[in-house]
Amino acid sequence: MDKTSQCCGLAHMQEDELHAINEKMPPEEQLYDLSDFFKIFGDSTRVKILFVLSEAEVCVCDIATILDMTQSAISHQLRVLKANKLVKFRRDGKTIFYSLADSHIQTILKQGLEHIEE
Amino acid sequence: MDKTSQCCGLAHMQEDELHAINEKMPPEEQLYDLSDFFKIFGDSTRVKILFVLSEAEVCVCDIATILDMTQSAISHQLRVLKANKLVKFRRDGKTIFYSLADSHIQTILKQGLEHIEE
DNA sequence: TGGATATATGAACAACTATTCATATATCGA
DNA sequence: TCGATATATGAATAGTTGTTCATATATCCA
Repeated sequence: MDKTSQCCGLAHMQEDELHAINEKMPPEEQLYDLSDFFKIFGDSTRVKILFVLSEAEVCVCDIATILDMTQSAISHQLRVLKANKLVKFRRDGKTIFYSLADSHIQTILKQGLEHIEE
Repeated sequence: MDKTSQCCGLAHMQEDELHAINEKMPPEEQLYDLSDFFKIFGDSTRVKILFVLSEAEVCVCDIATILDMTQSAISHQLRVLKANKLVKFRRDGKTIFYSLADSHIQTILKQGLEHIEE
């Protein structure tokens, strides 16, 4: 005991302390899931889409119009949002309407906005 | 008036409705800041570092030891976290101790964890 | 002052990702 | 069924980013 970490000779932290921190960390897989989750919000196009959908249920082409982007670009990003269950959709004839999967999404966005406004 | 959006011939949404959504959207710059903010949490190494620092004030080499990564890789990521004011640091001799900038960070992480645990 | 150590950083590279372009699929109306 | 339209998708490309390697900077101690 009283073994220090290997990196620095100084006893900043004992080995059992380092171990204790490791114990308290969420499991590896959860950490990956978490960063993957935040990654989705890490693209401005997707964030814009989410804000549009927080206002109304909107079809793909209307999103493209509002954001002044191509239908293809929007569709690709909607696929990401869909795959990660952030949005849901409903078909009405040729049109597909998208909306937020749940209110949780808005909470996350709001929380983020609050942070950057400091 | 009664003009429909240009994309689809159907009147899914009138032009003034599209305009109204645009009005309610946060300003362009804020949307970029927001996605940039989430982007920081979108890397597992950075998320891991933040979790380590949520447990204790730790020096660079101890973080590297805990996460089993090179000192350089950790240092590069700490630079990102530092530049974005997510962590603060204090020098003690040769050693530099890092800690979370504020408790807000833990809230964000916790919120994210809660979401993916559903 | 010189050697050892903790951290930082620049360049290079590999991996990833967002958009574009072309095209496919699905639905509607005639 | 055929043409028109809304959406989806595959391939290609350009831009971004995380890690590594080599090295620089800063501090301590002898």
